[in-house]
Amino acid sequence: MKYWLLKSEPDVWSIDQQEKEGTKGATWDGVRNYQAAKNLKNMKRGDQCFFYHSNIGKEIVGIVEVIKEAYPDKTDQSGRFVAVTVKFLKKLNKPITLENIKKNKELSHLSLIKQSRLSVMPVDSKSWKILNKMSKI
DNA sequence: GCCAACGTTGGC
DNA sequence: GCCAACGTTGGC
Repeated sequence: MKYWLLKSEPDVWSIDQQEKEGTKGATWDGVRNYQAAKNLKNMKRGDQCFFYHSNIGKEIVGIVEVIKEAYPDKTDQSGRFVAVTVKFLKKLNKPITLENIKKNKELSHLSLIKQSRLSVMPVDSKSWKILNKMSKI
């Protein structure tokens, strides 16, 4: 199983909205960046993703699971981009702020920090574990 | 609200 | 195919 991080502006789509969709999940569409799209295509059913709130909050707030692998994004006229479906798994006991992620040297390689504009990115399993630990403290 | 970083577009 | 101009994202 692989791990990812999905960014969303809570104004547009938040973890609370995701939670309301429950087990049927919600479409993660609107990605218009090739690198992010490539990552979407690499997602497999059962993969887990951190849900990050950009701009407002700037913190990881929960975890969602991929329940449908990449398919054409209906909102994309050109047909070049894809969407996936993710379902709500849980909210973190304590959100992990970007500030705290930056403070941890072991996480300094994450795309979240290095490529602030990328909205869909992989998270290696070691970092996943570290972040989960941080969410419990 | 500003601006750095960076992706995209379009003229050549 | 290069690169200047422009647009967007997202942290601050």
